[in-house]
Amino acid sequence: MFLSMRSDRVTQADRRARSRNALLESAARGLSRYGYGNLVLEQVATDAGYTRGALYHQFKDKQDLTLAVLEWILQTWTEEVGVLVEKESEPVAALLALARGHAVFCRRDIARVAVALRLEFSGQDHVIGRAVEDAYELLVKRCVRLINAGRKAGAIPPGPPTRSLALAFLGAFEGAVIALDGQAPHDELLAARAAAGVLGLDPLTATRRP
Amino acid sequence: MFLSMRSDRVTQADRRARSRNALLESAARGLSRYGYGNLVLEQVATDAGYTRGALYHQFKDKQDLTLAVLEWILQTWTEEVGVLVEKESEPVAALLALARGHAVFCRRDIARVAVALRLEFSGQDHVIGRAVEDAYELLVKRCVRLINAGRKAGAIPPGPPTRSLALAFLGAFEGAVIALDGQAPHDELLAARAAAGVLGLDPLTATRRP
DNA sequence: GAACCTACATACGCGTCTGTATGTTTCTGA
DNA sequence: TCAGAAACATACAGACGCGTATGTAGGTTC
Repeated sequence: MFLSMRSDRVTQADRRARSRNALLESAARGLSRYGYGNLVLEQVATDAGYTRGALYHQFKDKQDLTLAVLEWILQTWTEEVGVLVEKESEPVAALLALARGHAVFCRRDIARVAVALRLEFSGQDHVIGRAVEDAYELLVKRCVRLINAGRKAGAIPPGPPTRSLALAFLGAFEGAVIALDGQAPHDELLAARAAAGVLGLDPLTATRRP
Repeated sequence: MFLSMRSDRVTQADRRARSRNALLESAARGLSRYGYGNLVLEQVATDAGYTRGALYHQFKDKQDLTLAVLEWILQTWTEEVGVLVEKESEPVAALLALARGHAVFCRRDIARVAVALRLEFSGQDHVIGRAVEDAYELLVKRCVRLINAGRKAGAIPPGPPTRSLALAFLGAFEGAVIALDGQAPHDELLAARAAAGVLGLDPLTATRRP
């Protein structure tokens, strides 16, 4: 019993979780850089310090691995960015917090996974494409609600349909963040400015921190 | 002589040009939808009404075809969007014309070729990646000059480094345009708003047409 | 410590896609 | 009108990457 607790002897569950995490992280990097089609599982495994055997022991196939990466990323996004949005009571403040938080979140090298997958599978009837679209749709709906609330409160001027506005809102700051590629600290400010601009708000006053 | 001019008998040069165009267009659609890695030449040829034999007769290989598509798109972009920018004398007006023009340009299904290739090859030492980056760099430089001019004239407020601003500027309206996916007429307005926001201009006054 | 289970490695079959080599049709020019 | 060239189709070879089958080392349970 004591022997089995020695630090160099790890439990099976720990061992499994450790390699799973390493594989997920490696796969996320790979997906972010090369996309799904160009992702080579041999490379993913090697980068994580394993072989393809370990990968296929933990994941059913390439698709299963990708879905796991997606789920993993969405969860961390919710934990890190979602909570920032929740904290804000004003709709406009929440939307700008979303843009800022996303910029900070994307400073890691896994930033482009969602965008890459969405571009690669958009308009196709594919499991992965649907998974990304579904997650994205939730985000769009959330923005639609916030924008509607902001308009009702008079904080956001009338204009294009709410859904179009939400799509452009997300696309704009996402595009800015990817283009800046983690250039702190400007990424945060410029993402917020892009977001404010789409919403029809004066970017300089909207992004002035209290 | 007369017989050779009959409408159902086309000259070899015409024939060549016609099939080349068909192949280029088909390849552009494919690249836009699936990216380089997932592009299947058999599909490209079939969509254009040919076989891979015709394709390999006109283009050296997949890479050559892709570079030709890129060149073709850049040229039409210059003809359709570039001229709009040239016409404006004020830097800010030129930048907003760029955003608007790009939105209109991207209503076609070849919109995402450049973005897809840039995402797929960014950070890699690949001929295609360099070609896209080089073209993009020219555009960035152009924006840098316009932004500098705008700042000198007092039309654009000071802030982040010009290059960062230019990158975010391009990324923001490009992202918005892709997200809207050709939803006329909102794409044009919202692209301009995103662009104005990044530059620090009030989007409502900046996008008010004269 | 013996039997069992789990984590991981190695080896191979198979399909897919690219590029080339060779055959067939269509046009051109003397 | 016919020989040659260009456009295009078909057939084949090689590479690559996925998934699976099988072997081995390390951990767990009794």
